[in-house]
Amino acid sequence: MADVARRAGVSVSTVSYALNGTRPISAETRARIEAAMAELRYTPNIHARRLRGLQSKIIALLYPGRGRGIDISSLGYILGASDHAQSMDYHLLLWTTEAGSLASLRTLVGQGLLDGVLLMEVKMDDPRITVLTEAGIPFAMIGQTGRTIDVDWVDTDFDQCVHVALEHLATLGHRHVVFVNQAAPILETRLSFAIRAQQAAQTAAARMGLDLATVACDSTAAAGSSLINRLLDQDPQLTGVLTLNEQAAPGIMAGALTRGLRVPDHLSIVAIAMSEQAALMSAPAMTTVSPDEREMGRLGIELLINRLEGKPGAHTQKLFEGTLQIRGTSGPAPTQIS
Amino acid sequence: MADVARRAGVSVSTVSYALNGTRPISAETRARIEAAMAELRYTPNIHARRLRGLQSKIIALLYPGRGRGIDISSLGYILGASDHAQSMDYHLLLWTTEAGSLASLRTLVGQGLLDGVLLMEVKMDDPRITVLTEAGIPFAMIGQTGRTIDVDWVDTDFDQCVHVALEHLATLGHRHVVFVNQAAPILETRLSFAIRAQQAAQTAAARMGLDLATVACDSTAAAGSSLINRLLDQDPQLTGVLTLNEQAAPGIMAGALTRGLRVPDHLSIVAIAMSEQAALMSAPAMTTVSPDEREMGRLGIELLINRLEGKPGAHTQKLFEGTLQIRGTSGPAPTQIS
DNA sequence: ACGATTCGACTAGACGTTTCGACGAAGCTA
DNA sequence: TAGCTTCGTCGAAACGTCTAGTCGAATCGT
Repeated sequence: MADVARRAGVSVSTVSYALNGTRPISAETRARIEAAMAELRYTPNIHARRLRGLQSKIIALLYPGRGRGIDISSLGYILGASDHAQSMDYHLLLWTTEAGSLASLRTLVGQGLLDGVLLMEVKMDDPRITVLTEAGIPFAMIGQTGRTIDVDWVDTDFDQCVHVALEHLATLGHRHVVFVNQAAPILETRLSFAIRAQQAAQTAAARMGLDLATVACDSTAAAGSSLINRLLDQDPQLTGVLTLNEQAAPGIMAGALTRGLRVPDHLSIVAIAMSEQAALMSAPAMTTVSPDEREMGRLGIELLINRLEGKPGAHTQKLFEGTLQIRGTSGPAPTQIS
Repeated sequence: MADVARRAGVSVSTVSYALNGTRPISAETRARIEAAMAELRYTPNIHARRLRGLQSKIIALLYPGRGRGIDISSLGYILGASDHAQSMDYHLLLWTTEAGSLASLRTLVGQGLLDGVLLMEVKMDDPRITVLTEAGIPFAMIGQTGRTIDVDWVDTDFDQCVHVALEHLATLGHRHVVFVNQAAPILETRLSFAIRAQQAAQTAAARMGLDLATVACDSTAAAGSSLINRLLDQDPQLTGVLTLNEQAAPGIMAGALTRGLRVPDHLSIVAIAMSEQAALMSAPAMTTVSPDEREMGRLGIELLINRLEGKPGAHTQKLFEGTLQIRGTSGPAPTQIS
């Protein structure tokens, strides 16, 4: 910056004012400064900026979801968030450390590196929130906690998604349906979306008079396959599956197949919150009820940035409805059990 | 830091020395300082550190591969890189801006924010390398350029992968095989791995005396489906598919199915560099020849960090071999065309 | 017992920005 | 023309850390 100032024949402070428009600068001086900046390929140093108390333009995305393997739908959030952050001139730090290590989170925010934080994989009672609040760092969430707190968040409308999915199955004549959730250890951590979806499923099923069992399942195709075999042994009348488990879903289909059951002739499968890309990887393609993950990630960043830039107003909370995509895994319930 | 010093009854410099071990500190003083740091929950400020000329411990991961949609195998690199960076106490910045915008890359590295850069989606002649070299910032690559340059990189051994895959098909009796590559616009950008794999396929096929056509395909299931129909119209003797296109692969399978062809009875499909997770999403699961993406990402970061921390020695280059996973999409070539 | 050595701690810049206070030169009012 | 703004610019302090240069006190050899 000193070089630029020298070259333009002004002081460093003038360059700074020209850069930020903090004080008026004559057009002629400004032109000289800009020319000098271009010639020297000058870029302001972020560290010095932030050291002086300004924004670092760095946001951390907390994505601890490694226990579950990789969800393609999570990737949708990540890329949506990343794209929007970039277009708003923010940097996105991808932080994949496990949610449990609060000490390292405290270190991260204590470093003063970040302007704000976007949380993913929110738990019903998420201790990270305490850490962030104590540190006084702004944050927003993709997902919500159990108690409604005054924070910006976006979340999938599980009540609506589950309702639409079950209604689709009910309309097709299915009466015995199972809800295949995430793995048991995951549920024990009270991962918000899994708990929420399960509650929604039970409520909706009761209202519709469906016979709905709920069951946990590891996030692998193998687990899905053995699970569906066990379930069909238990309840031969089972004709419908509702699942929140992106990775077990193909296994469920494969498991039915090995039993001689065809999808969707004998067994219908509907996935909620499964990304389109994952849905199209199976044959037949999966019927889903899913929100737009990219858009959710985008809005999460937008809400956070609004907060960072001091836009006034109350905290924003938005539920995203899912749209029913009828693909190849759902069909009329068989009239006779084969 | 001043607070810590005051509380421990020493000067700030002494705290700094204790923190970095730059100069000897008496055990007793050190204990007092550490106690004070713990009580005050002190974390050093990264910006001030870097401003003084030290490392910021921030690495950018350049992942511009958005044109192709999302590859699950790319996600493997990203998570492998992220995990290792975190375990080495580095921050990972996810940079998804398109590869073409060199100006914004120049700005990124000019900000002085980064210690180093890890490149993904390397092109045969990648202009980003010039930018990074000019900026004098250390970098490593996942993938290699056309000309061998003196840089740290990790890459898939496409010669080996393609060889193993084609040999598998040849052993099963397939003679007419098609290589389904990435989309044409992608090939035009001379994306390194696509070019490299195609060359490898042609060489290996010639050596084995296989009839191998090569064809580009958009990264969607629909494109894969219509493509395989067209190909089978053209060459009814076609019985084997080798593909580098993770997203088109399920479409190829579905397309064959709609023609009344069963996989693998009538048509065999082998995917290279497809992630295990993607392979398990289709039914039957996909036969693949793939390297360990997580490990590649991990090593990419390791090489970069070695460079950053001034470990001497020549640049390291490592090719990762793929292992053949025979799953459900490859089988003996039909003796009679049905 | 005295000078040399070592050990432990301190003082004072420096890194690259932003911003407060000041100041000269105009332009205005009366 | 004297006094007031307004405009454009400058000098200097501050942000939090690291480190070169010092310096007193303790230890050691002779």
